[in-house]
Amino acid sequence: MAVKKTDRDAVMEAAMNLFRVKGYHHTSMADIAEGCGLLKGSVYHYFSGKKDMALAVLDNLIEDARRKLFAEAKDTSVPAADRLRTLVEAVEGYFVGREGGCLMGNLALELGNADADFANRIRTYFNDWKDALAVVLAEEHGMKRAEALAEDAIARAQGAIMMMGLYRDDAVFRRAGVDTLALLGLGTSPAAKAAA
Amino acid sequence: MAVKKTDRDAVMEAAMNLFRVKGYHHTSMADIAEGCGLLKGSVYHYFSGKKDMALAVLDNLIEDARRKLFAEAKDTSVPAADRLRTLVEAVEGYFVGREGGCLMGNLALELGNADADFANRIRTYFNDWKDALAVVLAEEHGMKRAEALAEDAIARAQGAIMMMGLYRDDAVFRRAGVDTLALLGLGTSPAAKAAA
Amino acid sequence: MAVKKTDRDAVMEAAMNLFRVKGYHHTSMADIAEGCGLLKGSVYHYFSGKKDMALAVLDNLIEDARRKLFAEAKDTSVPAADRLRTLVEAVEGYFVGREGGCLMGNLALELGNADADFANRIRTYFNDWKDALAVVLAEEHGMKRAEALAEDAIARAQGAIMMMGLYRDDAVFRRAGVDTLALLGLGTSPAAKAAA
Amino acid sequence: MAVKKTDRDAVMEAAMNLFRVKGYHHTSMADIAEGCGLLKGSVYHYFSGKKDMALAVLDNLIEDARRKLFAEAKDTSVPAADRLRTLVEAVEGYFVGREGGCLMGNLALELGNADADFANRIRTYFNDWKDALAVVLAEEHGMKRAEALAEDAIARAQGAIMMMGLYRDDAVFRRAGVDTLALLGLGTSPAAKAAA
DNA sequence: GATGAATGAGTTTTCATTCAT
DNA sequence: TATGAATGAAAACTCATTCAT
Repeated sequence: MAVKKTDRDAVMEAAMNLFRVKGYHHTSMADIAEGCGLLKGSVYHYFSGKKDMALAVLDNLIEDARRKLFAEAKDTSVPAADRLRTLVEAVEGYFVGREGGCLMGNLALELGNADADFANRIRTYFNDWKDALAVVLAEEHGMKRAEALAEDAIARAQGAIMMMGLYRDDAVFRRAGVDTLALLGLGTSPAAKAAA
Repeated sequence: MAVKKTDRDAVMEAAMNLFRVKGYHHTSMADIAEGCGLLKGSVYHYFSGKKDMALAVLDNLIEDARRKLFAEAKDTSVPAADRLRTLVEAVEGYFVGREGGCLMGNLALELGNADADFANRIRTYFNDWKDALAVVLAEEHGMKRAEALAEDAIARAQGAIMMMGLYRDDAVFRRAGVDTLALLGLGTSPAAKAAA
Repeated sequence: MAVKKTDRDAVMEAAMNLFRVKGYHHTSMADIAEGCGLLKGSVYHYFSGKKDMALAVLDNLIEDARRKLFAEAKDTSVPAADRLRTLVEAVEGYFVGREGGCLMGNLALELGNADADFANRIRTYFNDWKDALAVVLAEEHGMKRAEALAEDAIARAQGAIMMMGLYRDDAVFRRAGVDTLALLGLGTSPAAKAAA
Repeated sequence: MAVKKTDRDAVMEAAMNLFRVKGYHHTSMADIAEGCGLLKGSVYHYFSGKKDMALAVLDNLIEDARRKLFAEAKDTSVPAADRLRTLVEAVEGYFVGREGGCLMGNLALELGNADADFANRIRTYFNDWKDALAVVLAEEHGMKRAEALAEDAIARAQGAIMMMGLYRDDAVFRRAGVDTLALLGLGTSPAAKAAA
């Protein structure tokens, strides 16, 4: 099933991991090349420059999140409660233990103020996340309030991811998930309880 | 009232503002020098290097926050509700409209993973914040739960500050304050309502 | 005969000559780059920094001396007297007229006290020299005394190299060679006499 | 008896010790100021610059050596053997255990090739030494040969001082003294024997 | 496509020196 | 005299990018 990974994909994956852990400026093209087994010059066969590559990484990440994290939230054939649980658990699974936390959040602070191309992508990512969460919460809370609740939940998750990196402890992040589930009156799942 | 600013303080203030807005790596010593009216080399009269200066800035910020943001929260002669309102409003006043948001949060994401000297200071700052908030919430919620609530509120505030920078909109951040006040059953103050 | 010089070797050769003539601190990376036809930044393609390069130069010099100056001294199929003459003449040929004298000796004085990485290499060089000389003298003088005589001869040669640079006169250095030959009862060779 | 030490003398003494141990380029004006309890700017009240100060240090050292090391060698009312012993012991006492070895020798290599003002002073120092030694040896060996012997002995002493710094062992240097005494048929003094 | 040598602009840092107080 | 803040030139080092092979 696994799609054949091209060299271009390998570059992006190395870049994504390095950007997330070391930051954009602190990651050199040489780091990226080494991270995917190419030599410095070769990276330029796939991307016209560092920024171009970073933007491709963000586009990729946006697509990936849409497919893996947010897609199911919009499937109205599934009960909202189930979709919320799926979404929260997907987000948890994605971020817990992921060194460096959330690339989008990190870049929001490192580059968001300085560069519109980055800021646009980062906003797109958070908008997607908000839309997914809002659509699930809308049935019970109405769209307007659901959007506010979604924004609040995402803000809290992002702050919690930061603290998870700082304290090497995922308790704050997990409580954020629990409270998000509670927005539809859901308790913690048995699986999550077992893990906790 | 304003204490006379030494030149060293002027360097630190320029550095603090630049670090917050442009990030650590993206701010050059030349930027800092220009920001306080010195030439590149002159900054080294006050600090042995960029990192040394950044750590002094963080130490300064920690002290400042203790005095201006967190100190009153521990004055038990004042009712907890008043102290909570004071704290939340101080935090709001500090961060709303402050370009670049929260230096500690930004550095946590840009450097926290990479450098223990920075990470220690950043943790100290957040611990101070947590302690201040927890002590106010402890009367009503008990210390254990108050600490968790404090962590959650700070995470949410940090995430909201990030989003405030990204969306140029402080609504998420203000709701975080409102919900924090609600932890002691407080409604929004007239002043805050007017601003909202 | 000449082995093809790699670019890395060209950098090292330029560095070696400059270090010997101008000293370590007084030689800039720009000097070295210019000395081998590169630009400043390009040198870092081959060496991670100035010290790294200098150590590589010393390692190179140690190897070179082993091969060109000291190797034959240990060939016991040749009479000790011939080996001594070969060694003394090789050393003379190496240092006479060589601007800057002996890189190892110079660095011993400029850096030896300050940096263990340099000091270790410099000691290795002088140990090699001592071993070569001692092994030749041992037959006649016994190992213990041969080692002392070797140390004394090397000390005198080093001091003489310094004075040769200071006075632009190689007489002191040449007498050091003559007296070393006399340790095995050898007179000066016709070639050396002609040169003197 | 001790002449009152002026600030100017204190600067020179600090500079001399630092130059000897760390070298000229590696010693900063700030180091020197700190070494004599002044502040950076104040040093310039006594010397117009670093080089000016260094030359004054060398002049001072030359005078000092004339008085303390070489003066007695020229007192023809004393037997040559006694004068030689005095000279050798004075030199030994001066250099053994003196961290950094011989300032003149060090600067000969660090600066002698590059700067005539330094080179002239360094040559003066070695000429004084040579004259002192030659005058003592002349009675027995004739002036011509005495001068050569003196040069050889000084070269050996300088090389031995370098090796003393490198190996932290004064054996080579002490043997140089013994062999110098032997030039007048002198054995090692009881005092020196006891120390050995 | 792949390589890696070379570039050159930019960054941090050092430090002898000047000068207003 | 003494200070120490400020300077400015030079040094070490980084790194995205180019390009001949």
